[in-house]
Amino acid sequence: MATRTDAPTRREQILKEAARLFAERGFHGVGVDEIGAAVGISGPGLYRHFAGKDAMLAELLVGISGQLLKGAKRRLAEADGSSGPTEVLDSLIEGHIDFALDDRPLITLHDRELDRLRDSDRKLVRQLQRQYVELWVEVVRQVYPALAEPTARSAVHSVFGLLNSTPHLGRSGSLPGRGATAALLHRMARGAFEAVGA
Amino acid sequence: MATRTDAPTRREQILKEAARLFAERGFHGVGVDEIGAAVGISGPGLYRHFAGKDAMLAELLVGISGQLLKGAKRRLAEADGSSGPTEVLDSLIEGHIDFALDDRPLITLHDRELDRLRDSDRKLVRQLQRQYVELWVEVVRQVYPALAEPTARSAVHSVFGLLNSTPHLGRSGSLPGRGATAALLHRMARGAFEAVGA
DNA sequence: CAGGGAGGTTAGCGCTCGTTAACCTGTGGG
DNA sequence: CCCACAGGTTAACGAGCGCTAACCTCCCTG
Repeated sequence: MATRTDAPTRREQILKEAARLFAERGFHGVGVDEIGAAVGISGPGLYRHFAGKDAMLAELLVGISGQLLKGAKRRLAEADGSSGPTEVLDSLIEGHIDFALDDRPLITLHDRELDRLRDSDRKLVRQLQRQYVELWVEVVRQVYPALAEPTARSAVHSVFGLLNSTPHLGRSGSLPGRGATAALLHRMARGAFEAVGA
Repeated sequence: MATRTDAPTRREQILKEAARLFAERGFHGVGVDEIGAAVGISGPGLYRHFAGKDAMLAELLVGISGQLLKGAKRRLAEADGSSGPTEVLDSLIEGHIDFALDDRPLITLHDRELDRLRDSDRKLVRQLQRQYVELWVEVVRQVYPALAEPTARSAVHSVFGLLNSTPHLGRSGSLPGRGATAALLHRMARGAFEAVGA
């Protein structure tokens, strides 16, 4: 697994807190002083680690998109040959759910603050997102060959909406436990695809 | 139907444009001068119609929540007795889809800028939202009696995520037409519920 | 032991933005 | 005819915020 046990670097602390604050109150609703305070330093000290507030957002969004895509590609490669498209789709769903449950702030940012990026960064993020979507679309059409491509794409976007609803599912208190929530989302996603593909 | 054929009042113009701009660039990302320009007047002229920028957002969010709840109650009352719970659920889904397709900017605002409201307004909106959710939960549990209440509530929130994904479905260009999109969303929503309720 | 860079600090500049003040203009009723 | 008011205008103020400047202090290395 190569999980990292190192202490998180200052940069990572900052990114994590910035993600949380941006998700809670929006990019423009958070000041640099607040981000600094969240990691124990104050205001302009952040500029030793980032070129500016925009750079933090950019790194967050590019990171999310890249991580999602990378994970999906890995799952696709792992399952290649050894299992059918249905298992691959299940694996994609599982990966997306893990992400939605573990990194709720990032999921929130993902489709909320994209317009605040510089043109080049926004294009990069959009490209990564599109690749991710197209990868899903291919797998979905293997499982449900009757689906036309535009329909499959719309269905994929809608299922993302479903899976990304985790920030609205109670403030992580009233949930029936992480495993149960993951299973619920998984069944609903499969059911949604099934309803349009069969 | 009592559809209104009057010309929209200035207040309504402002609210509509403000909703669009807030949805596009966020509450803090839009200046009052921009909102004014969008309706042909400039900057501070808005203060003849609203107490402030916050008041516009408040009126928008309270309006959305109230309208959604009102529509749902009406549909519930109309179908009472004359049809089974399945038809009521279909009617609720249909109403929510109409709203998501016709007022995309408002749907976007609905779960994005709630924290910017004054405490009293935010509590009001939250209360309206909760009533709306509980109304759905009751109907869902009538259709699928096997569902425990917390599970049903999570499922409802997730379906809202699915239905509210319309802003991500192409910029209203590549869709296969409004009717087809509505039908797609409807089938997926029903499939998602079916997958956890049966 | 010198010194230099990494990583902080506080002070403050400059710009943006919400809001207010003061003023103007058409229009409809007494 | 007048005048009050609805609905605009521009000027300007004040607060907040991103960012820079200038400085300080460890710690690590030659």
